[in-house]
Amino acid sequence: MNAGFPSLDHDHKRCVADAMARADEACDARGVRLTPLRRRVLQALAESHSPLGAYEIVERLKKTREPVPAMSVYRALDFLLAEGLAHRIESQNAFLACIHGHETDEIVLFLLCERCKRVAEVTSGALGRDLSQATRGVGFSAKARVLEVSGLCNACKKTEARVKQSQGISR
Amino acid sequence: MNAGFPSLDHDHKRCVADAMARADEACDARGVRLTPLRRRVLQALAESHSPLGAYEIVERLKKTREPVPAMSVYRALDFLLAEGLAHRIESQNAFLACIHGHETDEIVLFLLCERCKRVAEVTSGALGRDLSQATRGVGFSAKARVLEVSGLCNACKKTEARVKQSQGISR
DNA sequence: TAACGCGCGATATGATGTAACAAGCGAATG
DNA sequence: CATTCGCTTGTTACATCATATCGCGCGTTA
Ligand SMILES: [Zn+2]
Ligand SMILES: [Zn+2]
Ligand SMILES: [Zn+2]
Ligand SMILES: [Zn+2]
Repeated sequence: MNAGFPSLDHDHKRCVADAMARADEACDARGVRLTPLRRRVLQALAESHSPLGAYEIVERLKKTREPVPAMSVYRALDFLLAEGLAHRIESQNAFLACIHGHETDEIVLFLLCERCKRVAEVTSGALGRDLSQATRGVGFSAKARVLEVSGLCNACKKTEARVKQSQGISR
Repeated sequence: MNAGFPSLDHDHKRCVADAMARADEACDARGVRLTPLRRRVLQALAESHSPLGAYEIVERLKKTREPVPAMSVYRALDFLLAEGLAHRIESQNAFLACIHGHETDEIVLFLLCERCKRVAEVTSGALGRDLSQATRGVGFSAKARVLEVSGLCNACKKTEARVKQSQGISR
């Protein structure tokens, strides 16, 4: 098992800069081009730490000197997904910058907090083994996996508890 | 572990009739109304054995004496999802009749064949335990789970292999 | 009967995603 | 240098998926 939610007080500027640097490197190594446009889309995602809809990205980039049409955002996203620099969160029709970079065929589980909207990417060997076993059990060859769990992160759980309690008192 | 793909030669008329009967019972038991409209939507899903988009359902019902507007199909789907009579396949923005009926909180994994479009609903205790462990490991409280794996079913895998081989011969 | 909840019709609108074709632009080729 | 080629981007239009809102009909309840 591995990874959790981004801590609430981390150095986010640094976090974004690092992610962009890793993306530059990765693209360089693979001989693909992280063009300015693609870079801006990835940066918008990285700055958010929450899944963003394609049109949310459009909105954010609209506030910069150079707006980007929706079509171009989708194309950039296609590229980022293909290169593993971003993930698609199917249950939200939204996209997320990938912070770590995963091994190929590594199985990733997304934990989606409904309250604070943060995301944890969890990788678990045991989970992967069970998945393989469950699929192979019926002779199925897996290609793509969508593993998403929504709920409440630890921090938000505590907050909700506090809110509930104070409501109880005021009643 | 449990369940697989519907066999290619099963008595589908019977399969649909049974599913509808179970749905009638379930609604009756819970005191909710499986109205004619809801029933027709469920039946359209059950007849397909593959996920259908909402507007595909609209199209199929358009061919009957009494077409159903999209809005009503969505409302029926909301009901069917709430009652656990249908599932939403997030990675396809589509819907699927539930054949078995699951225990509450049972964890269901969908295997989606990219070629024949059939779906297997797999439940696995081990998978559930690992999921719980992975989520609890970071203090996360899970509410909804989306577990979807797309790939090739056993039958389609064999077909593809045959196609590949015959291509190899003709070259 | 009157009030109410609920299912449904009807229309409009919003959100998400693609198709198709033209134009820019840099690298390779001659 | 001029040409050609492939990839990226701009532009417009369209397709698909989903929700908002208002009002009517109908059975239940007070
Ligand atoms: Zn950060
Ligand atoms: Zn949270
Ligand atoms: Zn069947
Ligand atoms: Zn198949």
